[in-house]
Amino acid sequence: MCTVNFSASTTHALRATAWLAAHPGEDAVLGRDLARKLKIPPDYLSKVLATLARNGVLRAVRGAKGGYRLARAPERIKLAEVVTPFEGKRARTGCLLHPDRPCRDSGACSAHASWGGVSQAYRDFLDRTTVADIRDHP
Amino acid sequence: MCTVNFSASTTHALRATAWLAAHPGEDAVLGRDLARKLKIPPDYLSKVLATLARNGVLRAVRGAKGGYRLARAPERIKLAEVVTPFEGKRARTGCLLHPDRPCRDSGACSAHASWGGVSQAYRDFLDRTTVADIRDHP
DNA sequence: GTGATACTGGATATGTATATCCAGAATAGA
DNA sequence: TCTATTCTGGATATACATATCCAGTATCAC
Repeated sequence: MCTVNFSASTTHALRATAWLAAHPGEDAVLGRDLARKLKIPPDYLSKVLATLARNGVLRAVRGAKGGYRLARAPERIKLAEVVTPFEGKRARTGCLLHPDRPCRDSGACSAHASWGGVSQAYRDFLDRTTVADIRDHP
Repeated sequence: MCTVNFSASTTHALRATAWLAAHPGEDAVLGRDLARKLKIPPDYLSKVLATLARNGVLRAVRGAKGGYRLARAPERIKLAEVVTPFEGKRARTGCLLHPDRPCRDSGACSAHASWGGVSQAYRDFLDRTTVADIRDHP
């Protein structure tokens, strides 16, 4: 798959939640408005937003005066919650050479520790950063 | 795309080079033997090995007594050389929310530094670890 | 209730990664 | 040179991520 960056769906999800956190207000935000602001294909973003709503990150309201808003205060939404629904099957946090197997410390190669450090830094980032932390991104 | 792990092609490449480093010898190793040892589809692995040969990581010899061997001593082959040919287009080491843009420190969000740390740890790993370091992986 | 609105979900299209098959080219050995 | 052998490259197939379209359903305002 890849280096340390995210799929298009995951990036859309991060940008949408960051934008909602940066623009608080009493009204819900329309999916198509969000798509226009973020320059994301509206029909594709709608799928992403629906997934976030199903997973409790957003609250979706249908009908007139409807739209999306964050389910909680942005300080209380970890990036892990935003990312996980889209990284599901790929999230194999296993060994470097055997992503399907759990990592065992015993009998490891000499790169085991340094690779584990990279992997751990990534998980810590998702677990300690909240949507409020990415709110002010340009 | 993904969490901190690699595509199937990249993982195959890492495992193949690690195996070659772990089994030094005067003879070249046949592609189909490598595939059998590593339990990788032979026809797919052959494409991966050809790419590694094109990029100077392996030396390929055709015909009788042919096969593959490492182009240099495993201590002198960085993992970055093995990984880069397969991560080419994905290797966008940009911002968290804008992978296409270079990361600017000015005007960054509060998560900028911690994300940059994760990204840097990943690049350092690929640049400082060699094939010799993953040779003894089970 | 009625109608307008906006999210939801299914069907479909495209691109890329993964995987397979096979003919062709290059090499070693006789 | 001839032949067996092995890598190389093109064509093709499958799965999944990305992207689009549209009918259905839930909600608000009147």
